[in-house]
Amino acid sequence: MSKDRMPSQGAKRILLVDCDSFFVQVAQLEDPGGAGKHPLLLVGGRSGRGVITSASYAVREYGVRSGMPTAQALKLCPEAVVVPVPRGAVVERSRAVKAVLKELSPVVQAASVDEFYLDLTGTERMLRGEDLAATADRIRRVVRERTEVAVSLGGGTQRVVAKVATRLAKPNGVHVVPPGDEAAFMARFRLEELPGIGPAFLKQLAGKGLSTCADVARVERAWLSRWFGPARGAWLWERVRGIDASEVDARDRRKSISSERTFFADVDDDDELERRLLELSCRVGGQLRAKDLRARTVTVKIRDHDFTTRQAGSTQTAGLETDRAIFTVAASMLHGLRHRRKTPVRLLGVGASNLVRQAPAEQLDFFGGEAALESERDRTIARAVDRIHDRYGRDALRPARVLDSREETPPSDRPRTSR
DNA sequence: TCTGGGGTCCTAGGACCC
DNA sequence: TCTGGGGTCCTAGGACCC
Repeated sequence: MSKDRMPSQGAKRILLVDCDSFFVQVAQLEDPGGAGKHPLLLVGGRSGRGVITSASYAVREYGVRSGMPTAQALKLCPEAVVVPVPRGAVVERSRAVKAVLKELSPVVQAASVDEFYLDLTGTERMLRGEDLAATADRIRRVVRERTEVAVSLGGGTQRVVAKVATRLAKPNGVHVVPPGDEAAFMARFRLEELPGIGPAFLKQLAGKGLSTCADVARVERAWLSRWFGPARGAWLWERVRGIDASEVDARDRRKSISSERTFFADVDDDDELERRLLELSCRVGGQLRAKDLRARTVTVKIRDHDFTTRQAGSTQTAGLETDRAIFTVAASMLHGLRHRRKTPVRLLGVGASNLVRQAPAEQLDFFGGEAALESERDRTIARAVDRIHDRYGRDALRPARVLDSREETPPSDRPRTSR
């Protein structure tokens, strides 16, 4: 018996719902008289250093891709119009799409703001034998009617198959791979079309003379393991055959929250960096509190002017949620990074991970460990400030701490936290 | 034409504990 | 005094995705 064929008996029924050029669509839906009138539309690319977040299908004809610097995109398609990312509207529309999908499928997992996996396994009887392609097309129509958002659906017995099938469905269409056809279906794709294969792995594969899924399918598993390592080799062997054991998991568990900014011009001044760090810490803290989470680990990311990216993090015994505590840890990380290399900074970021729901280990403070970075009083104040921001806007109350301390202490006298 | 911002997952070395 | 192996956590970096 061959492992290449999956038994169709009891096979899963998975769909991937993918919103067509989502940011472009939302921009056009939100501004029908403006962005909506431009078929050659680009979204993103604020400031002189931006990249394209999303390009309309018409602009893609010119070779424009998302992630491309805006300047390059405009060179390829000078008539294109660039509009900013409609952040809030994107989140709203995404929620609306998800809400509709939840009515149509027992299991819905948001893979990103514009991608949702559905697991319809076990719905055959309820849907009276409607085949998966028909279900997919019905979902496409209902989502369009209820949210105005055009989506494409790929389907199959495995997540990776549904994902790759979506390519053939776009735009505004459906492509479902029948059970048993997975390996044959995958064989027609180039390796760069497989999710999980990026530029680095692609180069390695090319080094072995492999450029398509069919190429890889002809190589024995043992050789793939030898060339690319046991984990990567096994992964590749399975994927080119359309085998993917990962489940569609509806539980939404956020693992990290972060905020980063690329400066309009590089920043080399430590006080300026610290001020920007405080702003970022506040954004992260606000999101943590809004979700009732605390972060045990705070990370600072720096991208130097030459694009060297460095990171430093620190883990506490207790989770943090106040801007002040997050900033305190972040500032110490920033000083360490700047101490190691002091050169103009292009990007600064603050990350929170190791997220916990409730406060554990508060009592550890009694054992004479380090002084607590945040007290219950700090948290109460932070939440009160959040309420003021909610009611009167962000500008009603802003931190003055960095400016104050800068006036008190000249930069050269400032104590440095070393590593 | 220089390269956004939000994430996830993997690897590898070292510390520490049993 | 020297010698194990396994498990877990932390840290830094990198690949990748939308």
